[in-house]
Amino acid sequence: MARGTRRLPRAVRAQQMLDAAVEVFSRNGFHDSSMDEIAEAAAISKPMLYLYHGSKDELFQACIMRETQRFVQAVTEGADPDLSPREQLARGLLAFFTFVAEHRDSWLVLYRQARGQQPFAAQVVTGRVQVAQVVSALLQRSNPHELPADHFDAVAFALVGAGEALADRMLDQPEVDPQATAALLVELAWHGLAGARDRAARRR
Amino acid sequence: MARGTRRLPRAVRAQQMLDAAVEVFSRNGFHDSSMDEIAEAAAISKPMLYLYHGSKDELFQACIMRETQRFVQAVTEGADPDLSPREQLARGLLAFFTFVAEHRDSWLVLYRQARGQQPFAAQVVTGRVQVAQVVSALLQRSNPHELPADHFDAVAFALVGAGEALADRMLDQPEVDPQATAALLVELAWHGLAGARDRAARRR
Amino acid sequence: MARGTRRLPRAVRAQQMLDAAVEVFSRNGFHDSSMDEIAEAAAISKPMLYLYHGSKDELFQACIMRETQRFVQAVTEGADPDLSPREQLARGLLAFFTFVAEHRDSWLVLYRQARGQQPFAAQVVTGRVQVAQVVSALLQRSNPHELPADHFDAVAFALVGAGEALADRMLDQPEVDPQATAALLVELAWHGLAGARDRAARRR
Amino acid sequence: MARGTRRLPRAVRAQQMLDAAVEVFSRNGFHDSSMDEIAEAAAISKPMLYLYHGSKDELFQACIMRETQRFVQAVTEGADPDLSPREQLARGLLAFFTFVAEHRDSWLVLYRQARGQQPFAAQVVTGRVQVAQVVSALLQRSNPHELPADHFDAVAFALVGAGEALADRMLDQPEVDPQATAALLVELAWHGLAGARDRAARRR
DNA sequence: AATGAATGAGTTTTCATTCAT
DNA sequence: AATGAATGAAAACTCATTCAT
Repeated sequence: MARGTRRLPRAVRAQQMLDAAVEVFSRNGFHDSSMDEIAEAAAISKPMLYLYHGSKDELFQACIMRETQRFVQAVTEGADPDLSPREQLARGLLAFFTFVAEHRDSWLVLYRQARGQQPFAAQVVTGRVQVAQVVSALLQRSNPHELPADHFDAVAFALVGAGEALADRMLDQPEVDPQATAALLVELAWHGLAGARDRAARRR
Repeated sequence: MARGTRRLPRAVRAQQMLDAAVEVFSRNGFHDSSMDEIAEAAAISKPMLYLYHGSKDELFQACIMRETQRFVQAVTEGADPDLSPREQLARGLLAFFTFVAEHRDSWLVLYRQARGQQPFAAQVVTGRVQVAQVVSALLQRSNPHELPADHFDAVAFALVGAGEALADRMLDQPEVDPQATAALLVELAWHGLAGARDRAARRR
Repeated sequence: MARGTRRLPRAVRAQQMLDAAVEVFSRNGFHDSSMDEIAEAAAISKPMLYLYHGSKDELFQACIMRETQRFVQAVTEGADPDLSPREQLARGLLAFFTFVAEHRDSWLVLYRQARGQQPFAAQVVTGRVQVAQVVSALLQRSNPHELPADHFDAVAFALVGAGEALADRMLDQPEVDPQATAALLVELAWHGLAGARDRAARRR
Repeated sequence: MARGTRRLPRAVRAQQMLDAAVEVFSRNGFHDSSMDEIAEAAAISKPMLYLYHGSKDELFQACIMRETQRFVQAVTEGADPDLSPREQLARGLLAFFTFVAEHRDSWLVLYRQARGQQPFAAQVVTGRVQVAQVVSALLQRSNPHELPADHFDAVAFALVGAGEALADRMLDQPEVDPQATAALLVELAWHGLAGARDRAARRR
C-alpha cells in the first residue's frame, strides 16, 4: 500500500513468466525448451526464473496448473444445475471447444506436451478422470435405468476422448467452428449415428 | 554378465534392439531415454545401436514404423469387405482393443510418446487421419442418406478419439476386457446413449 | 586449485581462452587437442569455451584469425612506401623473421596446423597468396623491364616459400638470428648465389 | 579366370592397400580418414588392413615411407656427379617438379598431411634436412669461395622452401609446367632477380 | 586367407542450475 | 531486486581395434 501503484509486482511478474513459458513450451515441447529461451521470451534474466519458479520442472508444473485451472474455469463457468443433463453437456462442450479455439497454447501444453512427459502426465490424467466423472454423473442422471455406473464411466471416457479428437481436428481445420462441433458431439452422444440419420430424415 | 547369445545375424540383432528401444521409450519417453540405457536393455554396446540404426532419431523412427505396421496389420487382419459396415467396425475395434491390451508398449510409444515429439508427431497424426478416413467411408456406406461427407469425417474422428480414450482407460483397469469395450463403442456409435438405454430396457 | 582471478569481463576471458587454445593447438595439432585440455589450460570450464567461441571449429578459426591479424600487423607495421623496393622487402622480412622468433606458437598454428586441416587451409592459403602478391608488386616496381607479371608472381611465391623454410630452420636453430636471416634472403633474392659470391669476393 | 588371378601374394596386396591409403589420406587428411574408408577404398575388409599394417599409425608410417622413397628415387634418378653443380641442380629440380605434377597424392600426403601430424612430422622434417644437405654440398662445390658452410646450408634451405612453394603453386595452376618452374628456380638461385633482369635484357 | 560382428574409450556439445556482485 | 559469469553432469555420437567363425 505504501507504494501504491507497485502493488502486485511479484504476482504480475510471475504471470508474465508463465505466459512466456506456456508459449515456448507449447511451441517446442518440454525438453526442447531451454530455460535460456524462456527467460529471453519473458524478457528477464535466468536467475529471476529460478527465483520465482524454483526449477524447470516446477515451472512446467506451474504452467500446467495455471492452464488447467483456466480450462476448468472456462468449462465450468456456464454450468447451471437446473438445466437438463443434455443441455448441461451441450453448454460444457461448447465452452470446451471455444476454449481450445481461443487458447491454442494452453490446450497444446496440456494435451500434447504434458501427457507424454513422465513426471507430469499423472496430473493431466487425473484431471481428465475428474472431467470424465462429472460427465458420467451427468449421463447417469439423464438415464435413470438399470445400468451399472461403470457403464456410464466408460461412456463418459469415450465422450471425453471424442471431444479431444474433435478439438484436435478443429485446430487443424480453421473452418470448423466450436458451435457446430459441440452440436455434433451432443447429437452423437445422445443418438449415435442413428440420430444423425433420423435428423437428416426429418429434415427432408 | 552372460550376455545371452553373441554374434547374431544382423536382422535378428536389429529386432532385439527395436524391442529394447520400444520398451525403454515407452517407459521413459523419448528424451528421458538415453542411448546408453537402450543399449543396456538390448544387452549390446552403444556403437551397435548407431551401426544398426544410425541415430537416436532414426532409432525412434524405426520403432514408430515397426509398431505402426504391427498395429495396422493387427487391425486390418480380420477385415472382410463382405460384412456389414457395423460388423466391420465391430471387428476392427475388437482387434484394436485386443492389440492395445496385448501390446501395451507399442501403443504407448505411438500414442503417448510419438505424438508429442516434434519431428515424429506428423507421422503418427497422418496414420490417425488415414484410420479416420477408413472409418468415415465405412460410416457413409452404412448411412446412405443425404448428409455431407464432412459430417462422417467428423464422426469418424470422434470415434477414433473415443477409441483411444477407452484404450487408455483399459490399460489402467485390467478388469476391463477388449470384447466389452469394443461392444460398448459400437453400440455407442450406432445408437448413442439411447441405444444403451433401449438395450437395457429390452433386457428387462 | 587457485584459479587465478575469477569473474573476468568477457573480452579479457575471451583472450585468455585464445591464448590457451593457440598454445595447445600449436603443441598438439588440431585433432589431438581436446576441448577439455584447452579448457584446463585456460583455467576455465568447458562450457565457457563453448559459450564464448561456439565450437571447436570456431575456436580454431578465431585462433587463426587473431594470429593472422597479429602477423599481418607485425609485418606491415614498418612499411614505408617511400623506401626502395629492396629496402621495403628487407624490412618486411626482418619483421617477419622477428615475429616468428618471438611468436613461435602463432607461427606454428598458422604454418603447421592450419594448413593441413581441411576446413581452414583455404583461409591460410589465401593469406599466403595475398602476401605473395604484395611481394610481386614490389619486385615489379624494382625491375622495370619487359618481363611478364606472371614471372614476378612466381618469383614472389618462391621468396615466400624460402622465407617460410628459413623461418622453420630458425626455430630449430636458436643461434640463427632474424637479422642475419633477413639479410641473407634479401641478398639471395637480389643477386642469387652470385651475389653471395661477389660479396664474399669483395670482402676479401 | 574364376580364381586364376588370385595369385598376388602378400607384397602386392600390401601395396594395393597403401595405394588406397595414400589416396584417402591425401584427400581427407590423417584424422579425417577412417580405417573403414581406407578398407573400403582398398576393397578389402578392415581386419586385413590390421593384419598387413598393424595400426592406423603404422599404416600412415608405411605410406610416408613408401612415398618418401619414391620421391627420393625420382629426384635422384638422373643424378650424374660428372655434371656441373648447376646442371645437377637443374636436373634435380626438374625431376622434383615433374614428380609433384605426376604424383599429386604422394606429394600432398608428405607435404600437407604428414608435416602437421605430431608423431610423423619429425620423419618428414628429417628427409627435408637431408635434401637440403645435398643441395648445400652442391652449392658449396659450385662456389669455391671463402664462405662458411653454414651459409650454404641456409641458402639450401631457402631453395628447398622456394621449391616447395612453387610446387604448391603449380598444383593450383595447371598451365604452369615443371620445365619452366625448374628453369625459373635455377636462374633465381644463381643470379637472383638480377639474373632475370639481365636475361630479359639479353633477350632484347 | 578373410570377414561380419562387436566394443572400450573417448570426443564434442548442451543444459539446468548457482555464484558473486 | 537483478544479472552477467560460471560450471557439474550427462548425452549423442565416433573410431581404432579385436573376436569368433
